[in-house]
Amino acid sequence: MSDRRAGDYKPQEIEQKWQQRWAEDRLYEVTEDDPRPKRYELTMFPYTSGDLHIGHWYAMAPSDVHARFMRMRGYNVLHPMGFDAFGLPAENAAISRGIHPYTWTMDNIDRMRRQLRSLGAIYDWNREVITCQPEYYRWTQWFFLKLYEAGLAYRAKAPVNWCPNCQTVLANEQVVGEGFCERCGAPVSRKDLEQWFFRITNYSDELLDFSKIEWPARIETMQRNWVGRSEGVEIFFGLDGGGEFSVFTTRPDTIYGVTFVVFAPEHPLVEQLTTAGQRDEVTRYVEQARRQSEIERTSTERDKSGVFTGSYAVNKLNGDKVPIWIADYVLMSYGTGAVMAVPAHDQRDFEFAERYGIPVRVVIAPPGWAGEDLTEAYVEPGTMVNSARFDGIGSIEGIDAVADHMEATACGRRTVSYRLRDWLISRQRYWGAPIPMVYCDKCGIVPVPETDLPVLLPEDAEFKPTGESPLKYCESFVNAACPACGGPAQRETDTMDTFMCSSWYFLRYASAGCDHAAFDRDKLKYWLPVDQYTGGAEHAVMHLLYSRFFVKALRDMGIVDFDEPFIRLFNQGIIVIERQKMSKSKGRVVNPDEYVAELGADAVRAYLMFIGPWEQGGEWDDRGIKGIARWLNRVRDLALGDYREAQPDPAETKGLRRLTHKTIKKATDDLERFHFNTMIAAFMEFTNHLGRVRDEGSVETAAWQEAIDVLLLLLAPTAPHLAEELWTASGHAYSIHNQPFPSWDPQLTAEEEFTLVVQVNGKLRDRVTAPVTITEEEARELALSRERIQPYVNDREIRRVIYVPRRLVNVVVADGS
RNA sequence: GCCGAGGUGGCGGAAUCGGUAGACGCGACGGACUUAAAAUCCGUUGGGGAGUAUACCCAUGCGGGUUCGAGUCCCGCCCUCGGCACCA
Repeated sequence: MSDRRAGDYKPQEIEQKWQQRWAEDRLYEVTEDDPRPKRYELTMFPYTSGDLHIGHWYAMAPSDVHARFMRMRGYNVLHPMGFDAFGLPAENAAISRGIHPYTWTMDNIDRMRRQLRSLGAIYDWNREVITCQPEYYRWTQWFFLKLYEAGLAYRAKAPVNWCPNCQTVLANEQVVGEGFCERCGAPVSRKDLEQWFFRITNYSDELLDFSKIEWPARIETMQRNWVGRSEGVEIFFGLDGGGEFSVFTTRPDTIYGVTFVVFAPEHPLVEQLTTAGQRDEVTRYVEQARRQSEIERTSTERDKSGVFTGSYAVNKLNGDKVPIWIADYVLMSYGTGAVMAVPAHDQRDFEFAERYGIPVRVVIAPPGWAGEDLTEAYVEPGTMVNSARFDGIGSIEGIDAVADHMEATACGRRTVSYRLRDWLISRQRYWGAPIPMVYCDKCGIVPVPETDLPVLLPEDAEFKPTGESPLKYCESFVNAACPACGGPAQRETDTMDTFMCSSWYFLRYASAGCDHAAFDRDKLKYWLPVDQYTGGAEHAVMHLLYSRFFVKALRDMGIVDFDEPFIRLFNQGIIVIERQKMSKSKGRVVNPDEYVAELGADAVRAYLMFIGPWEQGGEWDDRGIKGIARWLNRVRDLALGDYREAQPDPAETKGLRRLTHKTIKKATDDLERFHFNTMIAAFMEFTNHLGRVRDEGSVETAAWQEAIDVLLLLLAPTAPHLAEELWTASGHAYSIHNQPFPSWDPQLTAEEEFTLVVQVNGKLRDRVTAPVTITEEEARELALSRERIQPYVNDREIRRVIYVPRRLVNVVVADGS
């Protein structure tokens, strides 16, 4: 034993040594003139919120393992890293601690970069990108100009959270409880501001097309629901006092059941529709509605509320005059901001009508309906009744029949509505890329010429909580010459949403540092699109949808020539402590550094992969990592210790070779599917077997040597330092990371025997070893001849015998009674 | 509330296509080594009942269903987590 354990495994020494060597040899730097096929493996870049915690490692380590696996499989792998560096937390830190956001952010980056280096990943640091640096945000601004030129950027009024006490715009995160300011506790209101939008809705239909990408079904479903396409009819209603408005509905077949109409409280017509007698009540209601969040407003759980405006709408199909109400469950941002209410066939409308005593008129008869009152809305298909000329038609056909009639009589038109809204990118903040626009009294809105980019953030801005971008009070920034006429003008003082920065960072990695353009076109053509993207599922809709939009818009401008940014996607779960997400503010963070110092990065990497399915995340429990450290020590003992062949047994030798090749296959399959936890378990079974074999000396030396070499090669992506150390220490040439990933021999993995399960009525009653060549006939006979099943079969009638090849025989007998 | 995912031993989890439930690891217990401890190694470890056996019964959030057979499929419920457009 002692010769095998020459000393303790000291990860601190070997990890530093190899990291240094790899860096000196530029082992992981990649170029575009490489003969191997390219492979772009991207991990979502971290936000620069402070030190890396174990959750970051959970995102980075397994994706590095996958990238290393692809590298060993012969690809020229780009696996870059960078930092998402603009955003609210830096500004908050600046206000609370008096540190400039740039300083705070760059200090964080320095620490995070050092931590990331200790991970031992194959990042090519020459390609690092940092979104808050002028060399980067210059191009973020350039993309804004391109979108503006393409007609995809426009200005419109939109509400922001507003604290009247602090005179400040609040992020949703800063609104606590049921609408109170995080700082002062005052009730938060909404305030309309002129802001910039991108027309992502121009791409609604294309964003629903996933045919060019291989994404998890659930992410596609979430995006599909987020875009929320529905086909329906825009119906025109008359106003009693003259005029017209429209509603959107997917159920034109229920038009004769309309007994009221509901407007969103912020609908522009509300002001003019409100009669003098209703004004106070309406005003009060509008104010309270503006304090509610959309989640509260659209909750189907709470009681519906609303107020009558005093005005009436005219249903053009039957001339009915119906009251116009306002209610907060109707949102201005969906459809036309007004709905026709059909209480008999919509549950929200039903509850509303019940509460306010509005009539319920059944127009779709449920099967067997005899005219009785409904106790809830009937939303299923039925037969049209009380619907004039449409009576008797099935409601499904009725949808088209009514729509046709409306189009023929100009009462409505077929249309498609989307839940997706245009992307609001204006932020009334300092720490973001300035929007490169100038407002001139003479020339109006004028884009900053490309040659004048970047519009630099002034370093001396003050962070007064004024409610507006601190840039507004920075005269040297605001005052500018109009690019068109040269006269006095003011700069736009809002900055861009940080999702803008992260919508194109993956393009920048292809030629980071390129100073004449956002990217080098040839290099982009070589690397893009991303072959494999990994990151948290929390980005399922926003970031991933924005990036898709961005690429499609750039494609239409001829800037890129592909349709989708990320061909394959994998979302890992989150790592939790005591079932809760890691949170810096709540002091619930695990810092990987101490574990790296004590047990090594390899142990942390392997443990994170072993905790559970990567897709689902898991609980960090530092007792578990000891098991991994013990296992890595055993691997070391196996690789460095002597093997003494005692009495080689051909069956044992064959068995070891079979396990060796089965483990290669298992590792390959699992790596392809990101099933890291079962891969590590298979490695452990392999090493457990090797330990037994070593103690017995029961296999031929060549088989032993093959097994050890395979073990190290399979381990190289997971534990890159230890694998390199053991590879070179056992006499192989540096570097293991330039070796091909092993392949398995299907003949060697083939089993000769299997366990045939014998069931009676589906219950396990016996097991018997059988050759894999057994025929169905033989298997049935073997099963029926087993003594152990006799008491269950007895003299009962055998009704069926089910045979599942290489698994089981199930004898189905009649009931005992 | 809406959209999406999940619920299996004391714990993390395995079971890839409807076919042996609990792989692998942690923890716990027992043993070896040691003056002792740590480390390491060996063994046991879902529950019941039973008493030494390849036996039996129960068991994958709860209640139903489909099937020769359900952790896996269907229906209804409960609970937990992610997102909900200004955290990123």
